[in-house]
Amino acid sequence: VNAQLWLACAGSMCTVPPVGAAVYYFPQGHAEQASAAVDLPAAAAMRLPPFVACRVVAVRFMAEPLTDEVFAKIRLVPLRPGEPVADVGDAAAGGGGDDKQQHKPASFAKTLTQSDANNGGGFSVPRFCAETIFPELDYRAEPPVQSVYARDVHGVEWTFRHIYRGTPRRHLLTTGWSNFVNKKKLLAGDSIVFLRGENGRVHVGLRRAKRAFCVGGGGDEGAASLSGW
Amino acid sequence: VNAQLWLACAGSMCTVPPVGAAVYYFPQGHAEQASAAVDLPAAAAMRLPPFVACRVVAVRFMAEPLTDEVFAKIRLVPLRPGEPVADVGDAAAGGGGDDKQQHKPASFAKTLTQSDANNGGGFSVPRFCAETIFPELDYRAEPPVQSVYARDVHGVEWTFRHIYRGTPRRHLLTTGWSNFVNKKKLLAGDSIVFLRGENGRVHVGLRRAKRAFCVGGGGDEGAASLSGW
DNA sequence: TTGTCGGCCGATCGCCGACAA
DNA sequence: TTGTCGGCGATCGGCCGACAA
Repeated sequence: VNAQLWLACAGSMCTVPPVGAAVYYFPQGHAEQASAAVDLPAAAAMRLPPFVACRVVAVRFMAEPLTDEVFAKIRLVPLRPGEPVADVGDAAAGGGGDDKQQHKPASFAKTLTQSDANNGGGFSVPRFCAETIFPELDYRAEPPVQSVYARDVHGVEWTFRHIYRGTPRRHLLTTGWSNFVNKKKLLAGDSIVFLRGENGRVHVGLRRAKRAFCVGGGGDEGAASLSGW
Repeated sequence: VNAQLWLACAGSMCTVPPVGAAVYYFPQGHAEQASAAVDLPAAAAMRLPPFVACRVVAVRFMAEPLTDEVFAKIRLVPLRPGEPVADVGDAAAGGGGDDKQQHKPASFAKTLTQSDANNGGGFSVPRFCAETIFPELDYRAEPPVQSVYARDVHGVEWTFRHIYRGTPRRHLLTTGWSNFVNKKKLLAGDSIVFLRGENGRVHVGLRRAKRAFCVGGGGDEGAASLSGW
């Protein structure tokens, strides 16, 4: 999975420790977030420490195949008794400030409105997104139109018709958008992330809304997913 | 699952031994039909007998939730050494002839044509099926029309518009048929079974064609299913 | 600047009788 | 008797500008 798109989908509230960082592992918190209920025997729970000092030895950025939701697998090794609690390796350099980190690419997130998700297959593109993320439009044409090709977290390419029209003028995605909404099963309230990669390539990611629960309407099969950041 | 619909879906080529019947179990044949490849160690295979005399102690009629394909779970217990190889209980009564069996209900199976499966959402009902399985039509009306309600193996009810029209006149299912084909993912070559239950209630079952393999066209998810009798 | 609405046009769905096998 | 076809009317998807928040 493209690391930059992963970070944009996860959002700025989410930080992932680098390999070598010293962290604390909270078994209680981990158990509470597990999808299956973890029921530790009372005796074991009594002996369980509230947190464990660990070192990050591996990080893998991943995404759910069906829902596109992003998550990370972080491998931890407990610090040995007496081992100093300090970052090592790459993590030691940027102590707090992440200015040494690679350049952050331009990205834009928008929460889908009713019109974006339900109505006649169109998506209102905020001006900022159209001007900084999408390829430059030729405004001399009447109306200005182009095709935008965007890859999702799995590397699958989607095509959208990007047009600048209406009075007053505004940017819209028309042809291709409806298909994307249906295939990804997007609803109003979900968010979409556009990102301009290094070589100008456009990427598209999702951030699904937290819902009360997956209220299956029709008899269609669908994977319920409870996620949150 | 309704036992009569189950039998109609399985077809007349399929017989299921009753509880108490003495049967032979063929491990080799069972292994060859298993969905996962069964690879017995050579040593074990050498010692395995070609067949085992057993008694049927339980039979369960079942159907796949997604594909509606029917199958049976038959519980076998090996005969003890010296135990006579003969049917006991219910199975002993009808030695060969099944005339003691309960009355067989009227049923009809038809293989779907291209027109049934692909074209404008209609199904050509053979006259015999319309006259013996469906509720009696009021031919005084112009045109004669009624709604037919049919339950599938899971007990789900489907509604079809049954009309007698055209020149020459013929029986057709129109409204509701297209939806059924799509939901059940039926294709030309698959068969449909209509059955008239005891109280006149109509039941509908499926018999899917053996295909070369499930050639997934679109990006849609679908459960591949290899079945045969 | 952009969310929602009604209009409208074209594509598709699905019901129909005509024919022929 | 019934499988396939072309016709055609109703419905729906989806692109559009108008307007207002």
